[in-house]
Amino acid sequence: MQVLKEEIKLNILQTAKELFLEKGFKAASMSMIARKAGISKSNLYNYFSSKESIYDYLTKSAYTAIEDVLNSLFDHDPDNINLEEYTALSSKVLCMLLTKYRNEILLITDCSSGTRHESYKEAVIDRIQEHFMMELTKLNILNDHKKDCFFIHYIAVSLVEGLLEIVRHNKSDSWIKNNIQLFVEYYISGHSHFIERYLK
Amino acid sequence: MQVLKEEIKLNILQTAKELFLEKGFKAASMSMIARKAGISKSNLYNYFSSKESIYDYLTKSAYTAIEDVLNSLFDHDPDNINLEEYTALSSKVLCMLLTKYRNEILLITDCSSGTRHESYKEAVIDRIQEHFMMELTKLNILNDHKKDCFFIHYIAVSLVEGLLEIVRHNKSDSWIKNNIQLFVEYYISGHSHFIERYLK
Amino acid sequence: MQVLKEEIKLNILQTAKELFLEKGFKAASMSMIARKAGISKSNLYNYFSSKESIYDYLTKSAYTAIEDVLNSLFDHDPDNINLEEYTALSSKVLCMLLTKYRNEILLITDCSSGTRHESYKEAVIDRIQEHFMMELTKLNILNDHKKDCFFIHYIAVSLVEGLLEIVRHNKSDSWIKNNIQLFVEYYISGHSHFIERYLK
Amino acid sequence: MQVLKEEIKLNILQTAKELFLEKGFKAASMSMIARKAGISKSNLYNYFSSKESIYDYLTKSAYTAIEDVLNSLFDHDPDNINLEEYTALSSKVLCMLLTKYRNEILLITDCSSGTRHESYKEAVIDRIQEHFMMELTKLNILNDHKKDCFFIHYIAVSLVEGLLEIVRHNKSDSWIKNNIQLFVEYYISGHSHFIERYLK
DNA sequence: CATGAATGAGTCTTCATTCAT
DNA sequence: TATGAATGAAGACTCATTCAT
Repeated sequence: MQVLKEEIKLNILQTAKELFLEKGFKAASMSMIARKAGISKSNLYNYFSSKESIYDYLTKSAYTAIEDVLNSLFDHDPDNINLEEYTALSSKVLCMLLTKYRNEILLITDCSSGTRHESYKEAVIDRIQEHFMMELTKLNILNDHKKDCFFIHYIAVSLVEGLLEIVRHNKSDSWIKNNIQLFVEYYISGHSHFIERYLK
Repeated sequence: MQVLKEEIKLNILQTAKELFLEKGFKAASMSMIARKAGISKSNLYNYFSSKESIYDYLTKSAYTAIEDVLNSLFDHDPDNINLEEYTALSSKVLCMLLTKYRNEILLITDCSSGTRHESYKEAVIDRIQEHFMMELTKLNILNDHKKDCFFIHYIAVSLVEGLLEIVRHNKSDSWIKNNIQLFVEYYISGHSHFIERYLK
Repeated sequence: MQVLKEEIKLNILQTAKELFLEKGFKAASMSMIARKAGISKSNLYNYFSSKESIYDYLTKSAYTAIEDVLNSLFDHDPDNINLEEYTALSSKVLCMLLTKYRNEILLITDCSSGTRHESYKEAVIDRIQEHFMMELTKLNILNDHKKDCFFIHYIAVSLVEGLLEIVRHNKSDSWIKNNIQLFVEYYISGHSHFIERYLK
Repeated sequence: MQVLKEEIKLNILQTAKELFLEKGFKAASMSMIARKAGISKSNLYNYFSSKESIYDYLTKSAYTAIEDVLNSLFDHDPDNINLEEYTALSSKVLCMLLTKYRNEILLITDCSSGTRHESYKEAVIDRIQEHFMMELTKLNILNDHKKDCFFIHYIAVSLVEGLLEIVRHNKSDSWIKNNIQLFVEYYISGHSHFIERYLK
């Protein structure tokens, strides 16, 4: 019971990845994938049982990696770590995530319409927002502003979209690394600036 | 007679707008539009020659309005206007745009996949970025950084996505107005802060 | 809002009925129905939203009629009606059912594999069996035999299959009527004979 | 080597039998058979040239056995055997057939849709009916009733369906034996009863 | 013998659009 | 104008079967 010809499987995955990235999950049809991969439509189904299973296969490890990163960033103990350390840690862990899973993350965030994960990005933004609110509440900064948390929402959106924009530009790994470092630093400093000015 | 016809046309447009907003351009089918509008599918084609032409009709004036706003914001003479005035002007003009064309703008930015305008948002972001770079160059701030303009790109994205998030929340006009004012103020101040710290 | 061309709808229904009867629900494909009806496959869907909906349309009234007949036969009060009257009543009501819904009943019993009603015949047989057992229990005939009720099951099967065989032969209405009368009479008398010999 | 090969063949046959019985000939796919048998789909074709050939192989001996039983039951000389002996003989020979080929017979009668033998049950019923008519004609019982032989048809159906119901219940061999004995006895007696009442 | 690879014809269904009346 | 009727191309997916190694 040997596995199916690895070369073709990789070819399919690569082709599907490109098409999903280019046109999105829905618009990229199985016929197109087959044609571009140079095999018959039915042969596709010898390698993957459905279109979504190709997508799942392409994104599975990126999902887990994202979850791990989110957990690691949310679980830090603010008493045992200072801002500088936290900034450095965040940079490092995000660099790793976004260089390793560049395209896969874009598949998840930008090309997933029609998938059962199509609102994952929004869910992540919501979780980040929740986390921010919790932290600010702990620090006694967020009192009456709770009801109208648009700014905190915006800050969460900014973070996610900022990181994604870096990934979308799709340049070299080192380019990504540099910009993530700068971005995280800027972001955290801007974050403090914002708290100073608008919440306190 | 003419009034009646106009009514039907408006009915189609209203129905299509709702469906496009709810499901996106592609997923909203002509059958659904016809059914929901209470007319026959074929009669749709007496009013609009294609699905895309409905979309075009719905978004045309919003496009022009966006273009006008962009031009008005880009064309100010920095020698004749101070930051405060510019902030106030921007707020005003964006408020007008985003309250008047709330749904149409969302049609353009969030529901246009499948349309020939599906990358208009990205184009706008690029133009804003270009503008920022020009201004900073004029002020002799941006010299060697030109090649690596991600931060300026990010600032443009932040602006657009921030404003869109406000519109997406879809609350009352006054809520939108308040948040746009706050947002623009915060945004311009953060912008200056950023320039201080990272570019000078 | 006029209805769709009745002629074509009837043509589709007739064609589908014939094909379902000839090949069964599953094996009769929408392509075949369309081809045989002389219309395009997609036009089929202007008249019926799915293959099953054609089937449902064809069988709906027969279902209700069967249920009504079963209820009327099960609900008689044995104290107020003698065997002869009951025989006559049963004959009459079954004649009506089986002449009026000849083909539709065969659709339900013989051609429904793949449908959500594919075990309706078995369900009916079970209900008849239950009814027989209840009646025999009331009459203190069925005591220790309960555990192994195969014969009662067989009697229920015989009834249903006997009636269906009459219908399957698909001759004239009068032929069906005559045979149902004879059959019911024979069946009820055989039934008593069986009770005499094997249960008492 | 040969033993091993034979094992695989038997494995395929056993697996296919189970799947045909469970889902019917059509719905049981070659893929499923291969998967469940633990071999490759293509290797299936080294043992059997087609899906139908598996079915044929599985049912071949049951076919012959059925034919033999039919012949033995049809060929008795009514002058040399009395009813009791005939009853006993029939019971015995049917018991043997239906216990030995329980599943194979169900394959033929209940799971053959899509096969070229899908109407074998009906053919058998017809032959039994013919036989009955011949016998009754010999005994000068059936004169003018010939044209309208539904009752005799029904009697043939009853016999076949009754026996099949016993087999379908799929309990122990002894359960089957007991019920076949009872059934045949009951059947022949009911048969005579029917002739008394309706034909003479 | 065994298998992974491959496929063409088929399944039901959807949809934007056209046409005749 | 209004509409019912019609369709071709496309969608995902299945399946029995063949073939080269």
